[in-house]
Amino acid sequence: MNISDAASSVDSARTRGARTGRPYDHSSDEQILAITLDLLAERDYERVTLDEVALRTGKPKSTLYRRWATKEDLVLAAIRAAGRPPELDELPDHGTLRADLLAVIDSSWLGSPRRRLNIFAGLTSATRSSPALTVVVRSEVTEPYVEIYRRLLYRAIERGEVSANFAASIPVLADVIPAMSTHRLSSGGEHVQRDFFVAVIDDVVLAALHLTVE
Amino acid sequence: MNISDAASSVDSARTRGARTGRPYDHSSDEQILAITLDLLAERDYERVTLDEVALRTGKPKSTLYRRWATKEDLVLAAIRAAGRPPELDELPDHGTLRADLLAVIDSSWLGSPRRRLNIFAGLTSATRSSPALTVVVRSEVTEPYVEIYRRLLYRAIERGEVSANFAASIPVLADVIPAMSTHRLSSGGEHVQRDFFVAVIDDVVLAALHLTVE
DNA sequence: CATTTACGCTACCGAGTAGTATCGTAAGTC
DNA sequence: GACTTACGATACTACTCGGTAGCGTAAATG
Repeated sequence: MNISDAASSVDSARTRGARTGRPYDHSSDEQILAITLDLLAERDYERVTLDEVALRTGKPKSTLYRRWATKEDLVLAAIRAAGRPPELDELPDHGTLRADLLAVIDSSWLGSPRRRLNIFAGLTSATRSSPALTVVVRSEVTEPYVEIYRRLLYRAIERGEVSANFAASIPVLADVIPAMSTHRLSSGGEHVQRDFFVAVIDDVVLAALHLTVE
Repeated sequence: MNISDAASSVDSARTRGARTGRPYDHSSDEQILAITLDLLAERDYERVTLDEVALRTGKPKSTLYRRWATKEDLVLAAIRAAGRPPELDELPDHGTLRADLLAVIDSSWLGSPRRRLNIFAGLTSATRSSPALTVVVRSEVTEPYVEIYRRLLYRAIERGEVSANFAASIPVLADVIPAMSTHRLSSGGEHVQRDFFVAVIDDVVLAALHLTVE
């Protein structure tokens, strides 16, 4: 199986266009994928077991394997079902970079800031296990998310809030918030609170752009 | 076994003060610990197997278990044997914060910058596996390392290079370099080169302190 | 009601890996 | 040389976990 269809379901009569027989139960798919994502928010990819998914969903493993060929497929599907991060178009211009950044942090993509962070942590651990997953996570989760920050930073330059002299630093600065928060989570174990994000924004990102918060 | 003696060797006649019999072969200890650390630089804690350590050292597993009661103990001992990060006293004052920071990055603690980074990555993954390891890694590896950055930053304020207005940001800024580099490594997969560290220092840390590199 | 397809259940397989047991042997001490 | 202790080699146990097999049943169609 190649990467492009890695999240597709197992071949079955349903995908072959049959019309009779017991119908495929799509509603339980959502539940399974949601619980898979829950688990991924709790632990590493490697510690997410199908036995546990089966237990929590109340579905037997055989049902899971009828829909997704491998654990990798299931997790991939769960990620995709969670939706992509918001696009720039959907991000209102709050007038200040600080407000823009906070809006991204406070967004409910992947549930909540904390859940999002936990999922990120669970996924980055998969980097060393599954090459296919690594690629997909990068292209569909990490990269689009960092892209938001990058574009918000450029937008701040465009509207004259930030000096264009800093344009070259933006690719690095766009990584600061994700890097600092995952690092805090994984090396600290402490809960990452909102004031931590605020400190990173004010004392690192905005300070590096020579913006001072009043 | 509690945490404080978690890295001690297995109880044996040697530790009971016996005087006869074949002597304990300390020299092979070093080799085993070094190879364990090598493995930890290559993969997660969980993927470091004692079978692999046995294979690479040429020692049977039984020998390993005669010296360290568990895998956790072995890894702990390997970390401790690697030595602690340099103390501030040992860090010469290069006159500029930039030079000081680069000196830390270029230091050979844990072998080389790249190896150090890989070991960090291998260890942080253990955070979710072993609570005891988490505590030790934090207190003996992560925290002393970040402490270096913290003190270099304060030193820059003391000698007047950096405005004292930034004192409050230093705890956050001290995390920037470790956070950015481990994030780069784990989420990217690309090799982290020296110019990346330079970019982080110049465009993030020094910029946030309103220092510009000539 | 016959047919078709998916589901629920349970038992199982196979690989990987932490940790154990045993037994003969090497390297010391008295 | 007797005794003591560690080492080398190998086999084994116990457990986890991804994935499979088989069988009876539920839910749809015609």
